[in-house]
Amino acid sequence: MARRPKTEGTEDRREQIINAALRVFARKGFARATNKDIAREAGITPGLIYYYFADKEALLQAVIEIHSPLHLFEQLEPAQWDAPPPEFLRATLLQALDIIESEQVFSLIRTVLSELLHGAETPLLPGLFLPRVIDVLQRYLRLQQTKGALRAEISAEEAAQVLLSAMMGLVMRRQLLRDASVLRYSHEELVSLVLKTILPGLLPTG
Amino acid sequence: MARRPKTEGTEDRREQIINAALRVFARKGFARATNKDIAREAGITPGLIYYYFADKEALLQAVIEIHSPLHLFEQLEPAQWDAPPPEFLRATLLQALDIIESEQVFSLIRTVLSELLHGAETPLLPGLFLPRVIDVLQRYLRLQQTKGALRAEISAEEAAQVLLSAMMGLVMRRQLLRDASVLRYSHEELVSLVLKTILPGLLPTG
DNA sequence: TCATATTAATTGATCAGTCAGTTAAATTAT
DNA sequence: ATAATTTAACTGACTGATCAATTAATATGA
Repeated sequence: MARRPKTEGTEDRREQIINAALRVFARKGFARATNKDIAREAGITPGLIYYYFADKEALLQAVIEIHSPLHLFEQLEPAQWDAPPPEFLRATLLQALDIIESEQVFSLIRTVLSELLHGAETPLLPGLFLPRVIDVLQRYLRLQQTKGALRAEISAEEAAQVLLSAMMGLVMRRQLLRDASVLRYSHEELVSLVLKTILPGLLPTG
Repeated sequence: MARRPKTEGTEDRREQIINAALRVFARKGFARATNKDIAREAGITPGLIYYYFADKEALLQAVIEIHSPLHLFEQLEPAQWDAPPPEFLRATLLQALDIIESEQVFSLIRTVLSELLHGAETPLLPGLFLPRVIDVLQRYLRLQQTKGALRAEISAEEAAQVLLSAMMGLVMRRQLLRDASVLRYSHEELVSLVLKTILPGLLPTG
């Protein structure tokens, strides 16, 4: 086989390799994924990888770049800033949860996480979008405090930190530990769980 | 050099290798840690590892077995079951946090986590002690509900899940993502943060 | 002396990365 | 149109490095 036709609609080789690499990386981790694995998954031969990428590291960078979920979090800016806390928080947390636990995003997290664990100074992918979510939550909480819809005594920053950490803890227990006691919930139920426990402390007493 | 004297107080070779392996595994991950690394760290030659362990996998198992923090969590059974919620929860969560973030325990978690991420069916180490903590929290919450010290409407199980998930999320953000906005807190402050946000929702309205 | 502990040298497997050579598509010349 | 030429895409065998694991030789303490 040689040069393939420039058929439209077909993904190009580069993308094809990147997508195959994403799957293999997610399955076996970057260190354990061999070029042979990736080539087999992509339906090509190992040598071709080096036609499109300088080395394995560059392939990883390309995978991260292409599949970065950052743009997904750009959409997080919620429409209803003036919705009451229960509605707003339910919608926002659910949206964030759907994004993070999507196949696309979590495959990537799996890959980066092993690197992250051991001294790699890969741009801390999750470190990029967590602040984004924190920021949205925090701004909303502050806004609602001025409106009197949330208790003034609590710190908006701290409440946002705890809300997000709780969600993140749940995701980790599901995706990393496969904790059955948490896997049994749907996304909606998870958000309810968190809000049922945390919201009452945030709302004005009444 | 050959056989070393049986001096008391000195750790024996087996332990010495296990401890060196723990450090190297934590630093580089199991897959990337070479026997040469481990041997250098232990001050021996690579071949000797195979005098004490069948293979690298067996060494990992030994590391896990020896450094398993399970016994630490056995001590978690708290003394003051009748302490009021703020005190009890503060003390218990702080204790759990101290254990998990100890050098010894988290090195091990780092090591197992990379394996866990990619299809290894290593006995899910963290899956062993999380239920333990959940259980303690849940039993306490229920007890205090019967005493009227906690709201009856909330679910003890769900509250325990959220409390633990919040703590776990914070630990992950600190240890995996090195999130500065969370690293700046001391253990005491982290527990305060969580309780300040979550407790008010659990206590009877007053 | 003799079982035990340790080393140094070695083996075979595997892997990332290279490269000379092949093929089909694209381009140009006729 | 179509043959000739060029070029981009691709292959697969190879290389050197590295690694886990083995083993023969050897040193040491009992």
